[in-house]
Amino acid sequence: MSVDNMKIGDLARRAGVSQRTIHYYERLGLISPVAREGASHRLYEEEAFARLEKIAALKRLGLSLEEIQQVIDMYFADADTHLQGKQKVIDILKGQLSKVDVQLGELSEFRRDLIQNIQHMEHLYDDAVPDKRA
Amino acid sequence: MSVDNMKIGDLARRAGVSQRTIHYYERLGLISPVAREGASHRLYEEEAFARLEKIAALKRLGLSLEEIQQVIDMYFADADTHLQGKQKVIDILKGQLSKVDVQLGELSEFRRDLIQNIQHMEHLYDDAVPDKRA
DNA sequence: CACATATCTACACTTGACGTAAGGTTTAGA
DNA sequence: TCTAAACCTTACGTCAAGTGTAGATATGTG
Repeated sequence: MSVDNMKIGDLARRAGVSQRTIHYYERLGLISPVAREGASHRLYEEEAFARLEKIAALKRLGLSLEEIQQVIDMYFADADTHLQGKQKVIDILKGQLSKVDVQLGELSEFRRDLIQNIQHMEHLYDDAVPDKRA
Repeated sequence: MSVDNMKIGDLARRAGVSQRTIHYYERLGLISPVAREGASHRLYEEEAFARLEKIAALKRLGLSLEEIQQVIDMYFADADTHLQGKQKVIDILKGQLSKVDVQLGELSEFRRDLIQNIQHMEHLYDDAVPDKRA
């Protein structure tokens, strides 16, 4: 139907990952080509690119690929897909949410520590190197 | 000097890690016993426990052990230690700070997505299962 | 001192997330 | 149709962050 299909090389370049990574993600069920006959070349459409971007973002948040597999469909599934095991999905999402809240708290605290320490260090630095105005 | 020394088994139990992990962290320079003669048993004081807690917290934020090694001393070092390579430490901290800021942004976005999807799911769920009031 | 635990070192193994290379197949273009 | 480039599968390699285990040593207690 769509005309904007691309092959794995194009997709990999655009998303900034290797082809190997895409193969690997496919084996984990994170992504799949729209069409394929036997061992022919994989063809992808735009959603595949969006998925790779989303996977990268979730990875930066510290999710493992296994965890990502549990939530990625919520970004791309249609209502029909949701109909099976909806309650399970809700539970997973709520679990993720509380983990995220904890992480947000810890991250803010770490941020405060960092700023405080940077200031402390810079203060010490100024004290130790006052000879800058030769 | 202090009287509250503990051995590796106690420390491991309290911190919820294995002894092997503590050995491993020692090899990476993240932690070390207060006293040791040859191959005798390692003795730790309270700071070791605090270090393990801090390491766990930083790990939850997604820092690698190598990155942790770069910042952990800021929590426990005294002023003297700071005196060597202060500017380098400042640079590392500032680098971490900008990474943390990026991560905070992404995490907030992810949180919004999660909440939105949970609401969406619960709406669908209510629609699909109205027979709850038998 | 004897003995039961607790620790010691060293080497090997595991898991997640890929990297790299070999050898064969598909596809696009002249 | 012929060929080069892109892709295919299969399989071994790597790196981080541990975990397992064996055989030797250290330590605390009766």
